[in-house]
Amino acid sequence: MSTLVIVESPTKAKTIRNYLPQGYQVEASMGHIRDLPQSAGDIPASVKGQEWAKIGVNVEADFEPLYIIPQDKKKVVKMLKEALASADELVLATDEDREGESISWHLLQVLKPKVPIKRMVFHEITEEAIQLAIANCRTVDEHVVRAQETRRILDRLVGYTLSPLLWKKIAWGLSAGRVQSVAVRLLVNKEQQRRAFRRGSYWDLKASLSKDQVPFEAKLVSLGGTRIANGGDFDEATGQVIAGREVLLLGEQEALVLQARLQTQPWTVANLEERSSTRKPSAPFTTSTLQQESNRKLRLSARDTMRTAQSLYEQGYITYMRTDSVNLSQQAIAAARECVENMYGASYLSPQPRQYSSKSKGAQEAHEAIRPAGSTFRTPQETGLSGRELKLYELIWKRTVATQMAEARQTHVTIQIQADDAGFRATGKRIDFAGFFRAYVEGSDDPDAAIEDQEVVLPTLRVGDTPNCEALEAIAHETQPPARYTEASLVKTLESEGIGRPSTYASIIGTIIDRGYAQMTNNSLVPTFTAFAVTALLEKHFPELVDPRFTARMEQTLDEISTGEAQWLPYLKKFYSGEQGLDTQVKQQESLIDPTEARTIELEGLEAKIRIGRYGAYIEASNGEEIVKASIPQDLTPADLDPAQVQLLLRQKTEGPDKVGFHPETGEPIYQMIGPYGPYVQLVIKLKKIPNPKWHLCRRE
DNA sequence: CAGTGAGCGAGCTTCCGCTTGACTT
Repeated sequence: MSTLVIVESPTKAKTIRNYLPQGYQVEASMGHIRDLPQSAGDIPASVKGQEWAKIGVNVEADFEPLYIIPQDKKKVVKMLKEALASADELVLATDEDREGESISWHLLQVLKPKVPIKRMVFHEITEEAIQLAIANCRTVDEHVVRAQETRRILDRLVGYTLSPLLWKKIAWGLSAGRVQSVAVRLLVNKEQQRRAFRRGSYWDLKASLSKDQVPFEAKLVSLGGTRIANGGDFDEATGQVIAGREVLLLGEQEALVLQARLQTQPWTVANLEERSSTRKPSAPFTTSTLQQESNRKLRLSARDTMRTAQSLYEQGYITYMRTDSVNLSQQAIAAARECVENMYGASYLSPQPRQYSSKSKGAQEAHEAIRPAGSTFRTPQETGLSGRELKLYELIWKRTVATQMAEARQTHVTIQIQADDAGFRATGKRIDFAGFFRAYVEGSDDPDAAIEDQEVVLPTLRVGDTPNCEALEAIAHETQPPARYTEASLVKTLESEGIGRPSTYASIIGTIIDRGYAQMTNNSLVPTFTAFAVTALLEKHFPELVDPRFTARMEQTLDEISTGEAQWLPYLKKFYSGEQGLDTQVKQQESLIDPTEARTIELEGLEAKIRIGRYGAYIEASNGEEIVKASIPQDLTPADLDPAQVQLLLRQKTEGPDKVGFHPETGEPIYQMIGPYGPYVQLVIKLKKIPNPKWHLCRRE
């Protein structure tokens, strides 16, 4: 009697093998074993000529999908067939989520087993959980399989009808999709906000005070009872104070006059306020939060984070790294609590074991949260790891241990200080009990917010006290445009909208960079001219598809299909073939969209037109009577293109190069040029005995 | 590499989500 058990991951297979009796053979499918054909080369000759074959879904025959076994999966399928040949029973133990259910179904379709079949599910890899799961098998859930198939087909329909439209209207090789196009749109919209942003400036005063030799700082907040304007009072679109705000805007002059006047005044404590609060530790890591923290704290990209986590997983240091669940097993909670007690003492334990519940949209929770593996956690020092692996393990270990630690208790102190008619405020923070702060403080994209976690000590003060003023400075401030997305903040936004899955967050960023939709500059994602053109087309002609809520609505229908409340075929028919369906839309828009217009980008604050050409973006401007075209260097993005930059590029095109200096020895002029690959310097050397001067090129970084 | 941006038309590009190695740089 022998049983073949199929799981998705080989590492999982190795572990489970130890928990099953003799006669059980455990093998891995390595994810999906069948898929729609990806490119023309994958389409079988039998259907190659058909119109629908290009998208791999027969849209005229009830959306019948054309499944093939990809080249890199043929070995796996062969191995599984051989293993099945000598088995008397097949157990499908793929993950318990939509994709996992589908993998089981595809395995049945491909392997065509003649032996009894069982579907086994588990969420923890412990001997107990595995034994329990094998004793409580079910069958493959066809409804869930249909939900996955619907998702797969819908994504194919969107991607493989919109992308060709972009090739025709904008540029070769572009792509659109339910997930990537929303991500690109987020980047573009943020950049548009930044372009439309108008800086506001204001001044205030900072007092350096002291009491009993303890220094502290206070900021001017009011004058004669009127609040002083700060950054939040400005309208981002105008750079002016929002109309109707009863605030006093200080300019440089007013600030300096006030500074001089207050310098000689006595300073008196007018009011004291204390407010205490508690903070709970963050939930244990999911893929998304791990990528965010690793990007913020370790400066690792999503891809590097996943590569490192995969290695830790394969070596048995952590649990599975692609998960949307914040659930910790009983075993994990016990291990974390033991760590807390050993390292920080019992007073740092949370009174009750703390369990988190998922709040992200569409979480499928087939796995545990990401945590140190095993029933006792190895401390980072005990692992013998080094480099990135050590740092990432340490991050995971600390975050997990912190979940079972006591809340932190802190007191915020606010002190009002009066100097003549000017009101100042000093704020302090006292940590009364560090609790989980001892192990872990969550990082932030905003450096100011990170500072907020520090303790700020104020001297002991009472109302009526008169601290000394050591210095009084007038300080200029400027409002800041909204920050660009980083990998961390993009992943966070996508996850909160339910867009993308743990296995895809890292590759979404890879895709939009590969397609030339964004560049990574100083850890920020900066959208390109192409991204602007593509987003403008999609927003104008396919607004529902680039609505961030599209995925959430789709997910709701998929959930209904999973439970049998909704039918998959009518949903797809309405989406694709209906009167307002995608197919009709694309065909209609195709005749309406003018390619030249689609390749032209409107940028806030720019008169010149930007066009996407075959070799990159270029400026097209009318200079009197003739039309001037000037290439935009590849590393320049819409973010860099202000009117001055446009003028520079156009002038260099029409008037020739700028002279930047002379060669120190020969005295020859050196020119600053801007080519499609960026700025470079050109030096003219006239050689004797050669009638025509030669152009010598030198590259400069 | 230091220019280009039209139009002709062959065949091609492309999606999202599940999982590792086998490749090259």
